[in-house]
Amino acid sequence: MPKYMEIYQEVRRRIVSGIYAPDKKLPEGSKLALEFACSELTVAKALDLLVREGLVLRKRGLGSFVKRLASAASNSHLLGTAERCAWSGKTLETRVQCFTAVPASEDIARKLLMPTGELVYEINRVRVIDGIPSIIEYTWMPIALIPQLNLGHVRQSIYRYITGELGFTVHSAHMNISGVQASEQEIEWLALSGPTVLVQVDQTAFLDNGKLFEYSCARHLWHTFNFETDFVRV
Amino acid sequence: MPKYMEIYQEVRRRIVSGIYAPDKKLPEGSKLALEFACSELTVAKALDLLVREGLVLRKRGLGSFVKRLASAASNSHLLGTAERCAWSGKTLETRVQCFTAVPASEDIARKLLMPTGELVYEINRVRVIDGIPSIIEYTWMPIALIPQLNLGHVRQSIYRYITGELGFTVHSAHMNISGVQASEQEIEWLALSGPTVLVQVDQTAFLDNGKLFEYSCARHLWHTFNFETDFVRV
DNA sequence: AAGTGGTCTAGACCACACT
DNA sequence: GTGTGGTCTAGACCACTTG
Repeated sequence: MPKYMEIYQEVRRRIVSGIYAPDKKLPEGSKLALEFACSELTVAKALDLLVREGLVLRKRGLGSFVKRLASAASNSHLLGTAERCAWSGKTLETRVQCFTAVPASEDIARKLLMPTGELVYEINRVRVIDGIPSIIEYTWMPIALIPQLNLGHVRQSIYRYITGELGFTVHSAHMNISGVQASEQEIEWLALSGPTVLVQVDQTAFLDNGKLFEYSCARHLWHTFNFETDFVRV
Repeated sequence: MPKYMEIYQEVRRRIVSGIYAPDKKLPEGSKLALEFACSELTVAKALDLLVREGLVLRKRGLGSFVKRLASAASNSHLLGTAERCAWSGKTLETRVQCFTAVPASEDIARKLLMPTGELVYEINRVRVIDGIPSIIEYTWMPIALIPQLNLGHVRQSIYRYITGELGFTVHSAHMNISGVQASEQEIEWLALSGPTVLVQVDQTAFLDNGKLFEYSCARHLWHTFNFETDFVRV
């Protein structure tokens, strides 16, 4: 692990544990460089991570300050539903409605930046969180990129298979949040009493090898949906 | 403007203009350093911005590659509604329903990290976009931080007043997206035909001096709401 | 004037992917 | 082995804030 990452984690630990309190000044770059036996630039690189996370503010001529205590798990948006549930202590049950391999339609091929007609997994799942059917996930992934996916993985966590057994890392995701009217099928799957609106999270995701490996469309119950994030000017 | 920012903008321009095409390799760090007459570290800093924006992928041992052409305006989430409309060529009309100064309630004070009872602006506005009442915005800001705000500013753009006339910069924002049921009042203001769900964007925003200057709650029509963003592992 | 962060350099060494 | 990006250093200079 790079040194700047260790410094980042240690300073972050001190912030969340209250050693560095909100609105208080952090030690100067030179002090931290001395403590961690590194150059000031390495310290700056570590603190920049905290700035981007929304925890720290650096003011030229003044010093570095703790902005606030809590922070959204800043990379939680690159996790799958199963990991997010585990992380927040929620129970998850998955109902697989569809798990097949089909030639990519023109629409799906365009989303996945791949040739039309190549095989993709088509997966539809209902996610039951804390006993409530909360999310319907439609997922498409090129078979060529994710070999040997089976029903067991789909029932549990596809992300866990990809990051664990295949050894990949999810590098990035592009997402789009909007509102949609629930279809008849979705009303049934979510056991809704009638027509309603769902919150749709449309997403394409990339592996660290640069391949676009997933297009997914997740439709959430509006009253359990929550999406938290930070934006920091760079 | 720092050199790495110029390099960032120039390389970005070349990507969006197609000079560097998707999936193609960018010139190596050493080549770019030579072209821009700077050190490789400065080039790396520039390319890191593009990586974080989701436009570029750097692979150790291989090179840097263009990931995709288009990108969400990556900092558009730090703009106000008026700027976003202007940027995307939409017309905006604003109906100010409330513009007063009141002592901060316990709830608002907690959101704004300020003492209860200090004066805050309380502003309710309906935003009519392309002729459709689309957003209801409830905004609270400490008077002490944003002096001399008047009805003209509120009718146009508060952000424009803050960044233009006051000379501040919006440094960061923390936001939370969820679904809510529209109130009677909101049904009337948005001219809805009946009860429906709205998409709520809850936000606290910071100035570059580190002050929390705004808590706002924007409720959007679900069928016009759209929120686009990228997440990149750091 | 003194202290702080921001930028930049030149060079070193390492990790990784290809040949 | 060669070439690529990733990390790190020591030091320089600048911009900004406060005294």
